[in-house]
Amino acid sequence: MIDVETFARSLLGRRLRTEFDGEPTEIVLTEVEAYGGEDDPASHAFRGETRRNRSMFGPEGTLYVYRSYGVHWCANIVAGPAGEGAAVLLRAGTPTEGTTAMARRRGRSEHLCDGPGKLCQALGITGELDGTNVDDGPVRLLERTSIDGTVLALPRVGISRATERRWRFVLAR
DNA sequence: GGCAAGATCCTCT
DNA sequence: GAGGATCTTGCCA
Repeated sequence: MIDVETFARSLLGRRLRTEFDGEPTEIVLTEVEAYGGEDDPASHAFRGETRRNRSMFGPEGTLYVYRSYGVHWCANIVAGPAGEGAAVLLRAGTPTEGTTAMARRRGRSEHLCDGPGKLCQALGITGELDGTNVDDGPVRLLERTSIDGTVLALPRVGISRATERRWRFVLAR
């Protein structure tokens, strides 16, 4: 296995594709955030497996979708192995296909996927997709495009514990 | 059974 | 720049 940090870095530059109602949408991941298992106080998996985060303990490639602040959806990809509880939060991406459908879902043409909640809304990801696999499910993680940028390691955002771990990775160019 | 907090986003001032 | 929306989870009584 590889550690969460390495897995998170490897996701940068890869394409994420969904297709609902015959409308394909695709983005290139530019920002992700790594979360460990029960040894990471900031992770949902910290207190062990519950009904809400059960997908987080699935095998590598499992999609973990949860509701944030009762309003938004946030998507993670499990870093594996099963039972570890380590996953990578998808924070932002660059739209490459289906921007029309994204703009309609978002209700605006700007800022389509520059945040976790927006990314999910633009791609049509909801809680119904929780537990599906990114290799053969409705949400596909495809091979990387050429990376022509620099990967920056920054402190994580929006959390109050273990903020010293620089596990947020941004693709800068 | 009740309450407080949360890996966010949008609108208004 | 600040505050509200809105609901699920986890902890405590």
